[in-house]
Amino acid sequence: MAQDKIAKVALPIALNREFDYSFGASAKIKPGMRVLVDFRARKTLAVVTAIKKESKITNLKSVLAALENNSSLTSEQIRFARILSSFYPYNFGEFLFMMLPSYLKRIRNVKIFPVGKLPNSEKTYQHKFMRADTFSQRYYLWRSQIKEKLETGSVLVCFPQVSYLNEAKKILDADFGPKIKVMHSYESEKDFFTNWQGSRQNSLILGTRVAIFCYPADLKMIIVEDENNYSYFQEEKPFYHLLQVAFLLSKFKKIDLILSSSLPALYTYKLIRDKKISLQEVAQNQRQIKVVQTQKYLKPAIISPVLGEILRKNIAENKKTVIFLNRKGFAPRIICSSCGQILACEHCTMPLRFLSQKNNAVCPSCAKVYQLPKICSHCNAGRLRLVGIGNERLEAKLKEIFPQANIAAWKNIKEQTQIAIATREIISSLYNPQVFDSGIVLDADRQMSFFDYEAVFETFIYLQKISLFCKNLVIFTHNSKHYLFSGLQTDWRAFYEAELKQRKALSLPPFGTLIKITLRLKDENKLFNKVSSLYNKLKPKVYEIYGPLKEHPFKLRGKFRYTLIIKGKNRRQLWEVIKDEVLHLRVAHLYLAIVVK
DNA sequence: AGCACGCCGACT
DNA sequence: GTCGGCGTGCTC
Repeated sequence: MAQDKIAKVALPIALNREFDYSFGASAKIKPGMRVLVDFRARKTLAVVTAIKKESKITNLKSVLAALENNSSLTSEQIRFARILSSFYPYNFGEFLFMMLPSYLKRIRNVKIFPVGKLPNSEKTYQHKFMRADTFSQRYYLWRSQIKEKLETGSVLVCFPQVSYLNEAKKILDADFGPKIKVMHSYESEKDFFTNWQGSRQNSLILGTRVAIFCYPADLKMIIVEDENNYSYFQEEKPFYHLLQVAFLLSKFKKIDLILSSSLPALYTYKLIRDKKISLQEVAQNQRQIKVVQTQKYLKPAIISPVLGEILRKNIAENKKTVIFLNRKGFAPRIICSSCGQILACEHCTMPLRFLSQKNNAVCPSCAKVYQLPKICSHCNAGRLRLVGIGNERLEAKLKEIFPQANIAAWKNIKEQTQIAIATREIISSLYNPQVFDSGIVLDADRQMSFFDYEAVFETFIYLQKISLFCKNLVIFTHNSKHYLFSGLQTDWRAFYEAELKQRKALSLPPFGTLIKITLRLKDENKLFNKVSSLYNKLKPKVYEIYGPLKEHPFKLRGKFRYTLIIKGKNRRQLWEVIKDEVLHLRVAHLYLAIVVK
């Protein structure tokens, strides 16, 4: 008589435990398989993580059904999910279910194609950084390696954004057309699933950051294109950074990892400097960057005489100009001229932004749209004043001053456009180098003075990237002596060294670990009490802790937010110390966000 | 995570 | 009295 066997399963809930279910020995249930189980009197989707003969639990319920003929996850992926959950403060089950295409996260029967024989794993693997100004140049650096790896397995190329991926695909199609599979979250569930099935063996996968969790068993190499791009950080649970996951996966599978960009992320640079990864480089294109000292701090968008003169000259010589001002809409603030009230969002502590094209106001945080009253609804007397300069107002002002010129916002740009107005969004698109004769940056100061230790570095990357669009770049700043600007004039390494020196002095990443814990709750006082008590509990356990700090915006979508920042040397050790206090913090309607850098 | 259970203050 | 908010424990 056949004995029953036990399946250990993980469930798609934020619970750091697995559960045992029995099944008849004749049932074809294997690790990595999706099954249906009865959990708390509900039919629930579960993934089998192991098969065993015995369980400590008596009165086991039995597996209701297998939902597929072959396992959709490999045993290796199950092990990788465990590694991820030891590295990040999130549960094994959550990472495991991230590895499933959304189509498979529902209770449905599916046919899964079996995976054939896998290639032997390599004995050695390497991490490389490849630097060149443009995507085409970088592609030529790693193209032959894709070709080589595709002979025995699959290759994953990650892109920061779907638009970038689609542009790049046009170039890669010529070389690898039939082997290419695209995977990103903008696709329908069904399409993503179909592509995922097709990509499980011997494919060139082009994907956004989600694709790394759905990697095929025969993956031979990961390439991260534009590796310094900020979109690689996921700002939602589980707050991972694609580069970290790519490093973990490369070490786990012993496969090559190529990081590719116009300039390395700071963490990558430290690895290059410490000789942990190799550098291959194409010399930088010639470019001219000029820094202009301005008089009035934080008023960079006013068309100064210098700026007016540059534009007049460019128009006269029929040269193309792009102006960068990272502020959408017409005006960032709406103020009552009588009582001084600043119009703010109902759900966020955020001033409303006025949009002239739509003739309404919008909250920059939660995107709620408001129709504006004729007079101030606070004092019922004053008229509303539009304060500050956004892209729409800049465009209107320029059209006023240069009525003969062809001026357009970036999204309406045409062949004959002489002056384009752009935000930083364009740096995540694939571009043709030096399409503009002249580039002008109006709000470098605002970007580099954000309350964030990464602000200066991010601004440097931003300025370097936009300088690739233009034959020459002019930056207006109140702070022209800052090391950021001297760094733009010399070899890029000089700036990286200066930045590392600063980080080291303050033991900030990449020289230490930083854990940011954010608590969100509707009730402000209660939240403050909770965050304070957490602070007091953590304080004696750690060396450095700061807070509670108000997040910006303090109130977002109806919830107040406080943050604690904890600094330490060793990531895993620091997390072990604070883990219990943080994860056992269970308060009704309280939301936790934990970011580890 | 969700859901039940049980403790305690508020109120027709 | 009993309604309901919220901390606690449990799920194979």
